[in-house]
Amino acid sequence: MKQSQHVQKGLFLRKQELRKSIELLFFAYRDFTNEADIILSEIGLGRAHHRVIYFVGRKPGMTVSELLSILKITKQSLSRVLSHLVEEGYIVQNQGEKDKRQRLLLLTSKGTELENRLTDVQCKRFAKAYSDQNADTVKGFQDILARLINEDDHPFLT
Amino acid sequence: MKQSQHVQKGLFLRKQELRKSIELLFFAYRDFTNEADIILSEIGLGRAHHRVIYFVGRKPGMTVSELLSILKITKQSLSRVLSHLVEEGYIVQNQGEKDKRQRLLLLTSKGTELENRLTDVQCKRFAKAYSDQNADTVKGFQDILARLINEDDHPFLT
DNA sequence: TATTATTGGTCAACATAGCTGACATAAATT
DNA sequence: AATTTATGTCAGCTATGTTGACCAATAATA
Repeated sequence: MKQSQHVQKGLFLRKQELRKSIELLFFAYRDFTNEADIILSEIGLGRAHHRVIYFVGRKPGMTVSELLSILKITKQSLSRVLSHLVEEGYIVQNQGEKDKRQRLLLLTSKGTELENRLTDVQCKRFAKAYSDQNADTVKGFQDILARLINEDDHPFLT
Repeated sequence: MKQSQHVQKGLFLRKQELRKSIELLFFAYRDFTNEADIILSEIGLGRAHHRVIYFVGRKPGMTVSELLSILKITKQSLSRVLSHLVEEGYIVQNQGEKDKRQRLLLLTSKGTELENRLTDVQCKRFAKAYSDQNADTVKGFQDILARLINEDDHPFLT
């Protein structure tokens, strides 16, 4: 076997490995989100509502523009979802004290309850995937995920 | 500090860790898919078209029902996307030899070219995320992703 | 052979969740 | 006083998922 063929084979194997990663991420994300999607659909909500509830739950009192820059969607898209969540009593909007233009977003008890329920099923899936893995492996997993993310998005992760 | 508070704190930290994982996966998936989405939008295609092209490229000659069971969408949804790809010359459908009902799916050279381009950018992102990580860490990463996936979907991963 | 099941497709209608563009209001900043 | 910022709204478009009904060709089976 010629040297060039060795190299070729090496590249092929690597490519196979990388394609496998693409597929794993596709299936993992789909199945990961599916459980929550089912719960949401039962109460007439979708994944877009989930994202809002999740991030507001993570940082109560966050502003609309903050949420927009995390979700990276247009305000028109967010508006539809957010209005619905307010109408249905999952979220309240309080006027900002320092800057009265701001509408600070907060979960109601109904919103918190839903957020807990959804976060729980997703946490459980991760807990199951992490079980029997040592701390370094989990750390390595999170590192690699973090390195798949654009630099610009890292601020939201702390 | 009471014993119950120790436990409480332990659970809290664990929950924080799991929430971080949820967020990492959300951002990683979004940024990972975004690059390909941009290329696709320039030629009037979407993520749904990408999935079809990717999986047909992975297994040339696959049947429609096989693709349906991988993508887990309805045949009506697939039909729209697939018809478009055939019309635009990315994919051809050959009648099965053994079972003449089957339409075996194949990429044309135009389809292969696009598939390569899209897979390349995604492979590069993984290659970058994997760089400076040892083989065990990468293996651990893939293991955990695999464990996030439903058992039923594992057959497609081999 | 006659019946049933499978593979694949089509038409129609609908929902969700993204998008653009234009415009409005209140509050903060210069 | 003029401008910028934070937020919201109306209208319409697009992509991609859904359901339900129905059809044709072919394969498998009673």
